[in-house]
Amino acid sequence: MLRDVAREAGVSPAIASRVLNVDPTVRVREETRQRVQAVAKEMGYVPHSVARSLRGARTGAIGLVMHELESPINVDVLAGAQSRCAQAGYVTLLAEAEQLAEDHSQLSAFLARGRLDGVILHSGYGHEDRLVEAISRSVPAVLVNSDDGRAVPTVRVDDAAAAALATEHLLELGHREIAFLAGPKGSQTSDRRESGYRDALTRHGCAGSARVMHAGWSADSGVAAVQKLRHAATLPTALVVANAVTASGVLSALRDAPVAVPDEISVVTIHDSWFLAHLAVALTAVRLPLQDLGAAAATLLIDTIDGRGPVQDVFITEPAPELMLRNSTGRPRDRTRDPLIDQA
Amino acid sequence: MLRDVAREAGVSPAIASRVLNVDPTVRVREETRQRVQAVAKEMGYVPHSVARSLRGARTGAIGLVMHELESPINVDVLAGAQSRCAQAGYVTLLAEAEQLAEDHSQLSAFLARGRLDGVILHSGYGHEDRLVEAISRSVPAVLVNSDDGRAVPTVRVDDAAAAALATEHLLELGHREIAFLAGPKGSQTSDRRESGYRDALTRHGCAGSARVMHAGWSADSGVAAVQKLRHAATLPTALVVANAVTASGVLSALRDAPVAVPDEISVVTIHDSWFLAHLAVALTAVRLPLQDLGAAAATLLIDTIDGRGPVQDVFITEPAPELMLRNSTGRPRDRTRDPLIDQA
DNA sequence: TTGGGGCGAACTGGGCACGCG
DNA sequence: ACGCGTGCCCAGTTCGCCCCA
Repeated sequence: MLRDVAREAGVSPAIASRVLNVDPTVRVREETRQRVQAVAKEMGYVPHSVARSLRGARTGAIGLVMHELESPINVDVLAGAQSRCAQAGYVTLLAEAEQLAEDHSQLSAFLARGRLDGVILHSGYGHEDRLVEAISRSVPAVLVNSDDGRAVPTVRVDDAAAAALATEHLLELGHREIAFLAGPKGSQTSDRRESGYRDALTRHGCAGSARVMHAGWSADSGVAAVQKLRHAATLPTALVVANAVTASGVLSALRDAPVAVPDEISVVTIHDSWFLAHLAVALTAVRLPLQDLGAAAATLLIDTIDGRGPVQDVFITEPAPELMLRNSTGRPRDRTRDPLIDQA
Repeated sequence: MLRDVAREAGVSPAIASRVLNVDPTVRVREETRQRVQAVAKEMGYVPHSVARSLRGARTGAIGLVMHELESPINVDVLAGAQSRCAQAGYVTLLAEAEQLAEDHSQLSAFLARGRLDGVILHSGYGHEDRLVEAISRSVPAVLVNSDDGRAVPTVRVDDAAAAALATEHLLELGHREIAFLAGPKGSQTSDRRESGYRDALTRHGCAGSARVMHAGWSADSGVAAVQKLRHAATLPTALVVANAVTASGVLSALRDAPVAVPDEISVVTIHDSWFLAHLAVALTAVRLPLQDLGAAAATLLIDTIDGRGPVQDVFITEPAPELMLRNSTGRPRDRTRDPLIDQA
């Protein structure tokens, strides 16, 4: 402990503290400074984080509240946030949104006074109002990819642009019957992607052909969506799937149907990840900077904690959504009214 | 704070503290107890975790050091550990093994005195000797899936049995030329699986046909392994892949070759996850209880911290490895010397 | 008088061993 | 003996003060 270092170096704890923390206002002889530092090093002095944060207001810890870690998409956000926090000298506490919302004792352990300097909350649904409120009431918070309309700042990627890019890719290939497989109702992320899809259709004069179905975020719900789709009168020639995990299920359901991809139907999704290249058909996707999203949330939160910078929403447009072309999209087949086909 | 509650309730902080902590040795009038609790509730009193852990020795926090979170396999372990810790009333700090090993300031922030009651270290490689040492020197630790030969207790699943089960599945289908695609050299997990594979071959009198190749844990390294394999003189009729992510790459490389799965070559892997059903070919795998692994590590650590239970290695055999049959394995084709084929 | 160099003590929020009426 | 309060401790941080050249 500090006392030992101070005694060993022949100074008071006060001086030892200020020397070791490189307090610029302290004035000590160079010799004394050296001695204190040498002794501390020699004794392997490690400051006691708890004692330190009891006195000061800072704990050096940031809470990461995540949901659905099974999805590699969410893990990317987590990794980005974790890594940025660590680089900034903060440790990160991990919690699971559903558990926190259900189990009040977990929530209060997590939000116990003095535990955290701030919280990053990543939620795909819009259902965590109470959680957001409980958190933001006790500590500075930043929301990732969902805006609760309150005073909590939010960080987002350009979901609409990503969905528009995906849709335009299909339009350019000649598709005119493009359906959108959305996420669960109430998901703002999904809603934003849906409006990007609709906007792209509108810009190309196809607003009338918009067709939206809802699924969950899971692969199984993608399978189920395909079953439903096949019972419908006509299959669209292309599908924009709001989520890469859902799209995995879509692809294997189409394979099992069987419906040829991309010959009979093209599929494109939002978010890129390592597994897309290895699915039933290598899946074309729009890449969004998810690690950057997590990192930006961390940066915003840390700036807020340190009182730097204005606390306002961040909208990540750089790098822009990028189309990762693989094998799941192609020209529509036997729609002879499509001029692009005639040219081919 | 406690003082305010005490004042408001007309008692001393000591009494307030002991009432709120349900100290069984304290003697208070029922009326007083009620009053204190009512006031605390009304004032929304939340104990200050930092002050509390400064006095006591406990912090209520457990560190989770993970590596390669991109792999859903590792995320399963994380989820199991996180969830168990949370249920036991501990919060969890997340850190990344590589970063901790490289960046000394991150390590000391993480291991700062008073921050953690213990650490769960999950590492697939055997290269973190220094990390293990630094951690275990400053706080109780538990290793997941790797034994460093030191005094640090370890929790493992039955990798050998899983690999043996996978190999036997292939042997029973009639395969005699079964290769093993191992993980990186130095990985104890991979080594244990390799010996399970060899044991199974030996039991069936095929020890001579053992053939082992090394890859990384990534999907790309699975792709690369297939390239190498195809340049070899003869392709085996079946492949046991030590890791499901690697196997993803193997399957898509085989598709692109093309080499028909399972007609020309059967593939089976260790570890089950949601994406296996959606790969180039739905992948047969051996399921190991990974969430249980994480949870068991947490339980062992918490027992250690609380001074309960003997601190010794845990070997998880329940539930036993289970074969998840999908479409990537079948009988070997044109090996006419195999009697099973003749019967077919 | 001034200022370089350093020290003492209060304070952070609670826990707990005593002790008092 | 019941019911409860006083005061020190945890390990640092920091403000104000002091001493001496």
